[in-house]
Amino acid sequence: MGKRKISIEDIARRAGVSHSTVSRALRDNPLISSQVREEIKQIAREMNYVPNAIAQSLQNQRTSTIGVVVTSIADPFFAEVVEGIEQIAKSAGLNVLLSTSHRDVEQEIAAIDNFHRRRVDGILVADSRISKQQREQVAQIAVPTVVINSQIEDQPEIFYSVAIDDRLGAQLAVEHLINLGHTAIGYLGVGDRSLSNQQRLEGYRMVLRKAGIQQIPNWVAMNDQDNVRANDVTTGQKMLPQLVTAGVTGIFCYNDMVAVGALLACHELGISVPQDLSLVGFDGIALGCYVTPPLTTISQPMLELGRSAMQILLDLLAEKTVENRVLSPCLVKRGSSAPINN
Amino acid sequence: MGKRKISIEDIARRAGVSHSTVSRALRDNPLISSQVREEIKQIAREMNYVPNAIAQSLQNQRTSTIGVVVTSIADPFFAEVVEGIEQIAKSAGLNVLLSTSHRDVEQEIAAIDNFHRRRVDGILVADSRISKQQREQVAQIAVPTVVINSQIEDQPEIFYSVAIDDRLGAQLAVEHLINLGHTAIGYLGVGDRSLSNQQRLEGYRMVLRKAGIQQIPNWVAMNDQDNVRANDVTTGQKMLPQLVTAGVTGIFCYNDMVAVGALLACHELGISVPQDLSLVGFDGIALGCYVTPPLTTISQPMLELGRSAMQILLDLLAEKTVENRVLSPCLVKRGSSAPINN
DNA sequence: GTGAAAGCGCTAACAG
DNA sequence: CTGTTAGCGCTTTCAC
Repeated sequence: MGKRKISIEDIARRAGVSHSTVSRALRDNPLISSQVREEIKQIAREMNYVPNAIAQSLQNQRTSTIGVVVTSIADPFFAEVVEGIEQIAKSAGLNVLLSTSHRDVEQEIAAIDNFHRRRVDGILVADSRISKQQREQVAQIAVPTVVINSQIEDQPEIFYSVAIDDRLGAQLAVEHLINLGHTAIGYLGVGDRSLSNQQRLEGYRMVLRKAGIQQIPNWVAMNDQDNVRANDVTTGQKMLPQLVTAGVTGIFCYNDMVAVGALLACHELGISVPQDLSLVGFDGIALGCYVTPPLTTISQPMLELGRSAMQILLDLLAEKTVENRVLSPCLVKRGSSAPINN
Repeated sequence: MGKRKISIEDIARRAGVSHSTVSRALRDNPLISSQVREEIKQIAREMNYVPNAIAQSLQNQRTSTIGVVVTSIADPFFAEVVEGIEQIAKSAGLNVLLSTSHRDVEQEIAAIDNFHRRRVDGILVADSRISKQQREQVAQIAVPTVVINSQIEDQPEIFYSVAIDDRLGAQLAVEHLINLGHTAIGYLGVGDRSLSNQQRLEGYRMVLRKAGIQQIPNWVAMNDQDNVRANDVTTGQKMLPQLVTAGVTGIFCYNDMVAVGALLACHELGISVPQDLSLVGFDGIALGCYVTPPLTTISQPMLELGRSAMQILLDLLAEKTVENRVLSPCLVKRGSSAPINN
């Protein structure tokens, strides 16, 4: 059980050839006679040779590794996105280096810088919060980078991107509630200044305006003390009462976790969903099917989001021209929304 | 935006020193006068130098990377474990390379072999299914490896490990049901031959035996057609009816997802939980708090499982002596279990 | 077909 | 204190 692994030189010595011949043989270079090629491969096997990918990377200037930054792995949404990324990466022979940002730009930048030092072939970042100026802080001549659901306005100008259409999602949600006869419709958002939150709110406002429904400030609740984002379930739970007090009969929630929190609050307050109140979530995480009643939601193709981003990255690595993608969410009707109860 | 990144040689040329001086300066080697050290660092900054970790790794024989294999990232249990791993790894300056095995030994071995080629400093594998013989297939002189919740009997002999005490968990669950007055207690398991499933079943049997409760074969349901493991929620949903038919008043479920499936089936069949039937899960995933009624469960310290494993790996890397760990689960009483209804 | 030699970018032993 | 010289393990011209 010696410490140092064996190298092609060790094999070369044993086979009585030069190390370059071994290198060629192992990589099926046609210049080598099949005779010696097989012989060398056999010896390599006997010696339990394990090629050193680090040395290969240094020489080839490719690591066959991509870096992925997400806010948290434990978040079911990102877990699903990463699953999609990994599927495509694996089938392309690429490995995934994973980092978390916890919604903090500094940590996000640190992760990316680290990936640069490690010479990853490409980078994927979800929920990126890097602004134009910060873009320069980040090492120039960056490797191909694709952002997923960018959280900064002008980011598509500086990075390739794939994103969900938040306004469309909001529109589907609110129109669904309107179709059910609701007119007192609230928005239950989160406390950070993320783009998703803003755009879902805008979508909500736009639909109400178009439908000629009056907008009441109290119908929008956003736990924005400290401008920091707490646990989403807790947010939903805490903010629900004020919306109920304000008299809404339907609520569009920022995401499924917030909706679940709202649902829990309803259970505690004895509010029946959907009889007394209709709830619509966003994301389409599995969890939504398991609560009572199951959650009507705007479903994002999470796996597809990861897959698409990874595919764009692959195209970029193959030097193809690529286009940013905007994926459409869709309404999934379940038990938490129903016609208004007159 | 040239292609090749700048190296210490470029800096050396510009600073009029040798590349080794640059190397030393950048790494705060005390031999270098603080005068030139600052000067070199300044130049490096101006030139946007990004050290090449690949070259460093080749030289240092350390990659500062660990490989992690899980069955699936989208599984909330492993997502949490990986979160724990990443926390400790990050604070120790290590990066995480992530792979999935999908509960398949071949894929697990492939992932580990790949990690060996990439010369990771250590490996963590969750739910490992590698047997003693296969251990030899895997490249010898392996890097330090720690398994989390091993799924093969004699694995602790070949790998370091941290695991949950499945028998104890089962014991807590079944004793809880007995304390509530239940005597017709079922076990709802999964269809693969994993150790966890077997040990939870054994724990269940042991407690019943000790309590002098008669054991009815029909009280144990395990979706083992094809010996393959389907979606856990579906398993719970499908298998519940037979246990109910068999007359149980309490069920210990393999894990929370199975329990959630059982709960959904109860909703459909009009069985009230916990009035008609008590349900106990296993794992303690967040989801358990959100269903109606919230799930009584045997909670595993998932984050801690990841953290511990990573800590053991760090100790191994520091050449300390380490000991395998067995963590204890604990009972979390919630709404899905109640005294038997006479 | 195969070998010799250079070099990927860095660290470290050895001289001065 | 700093420069010279070897490698780390591999791929890849360029000769033969």
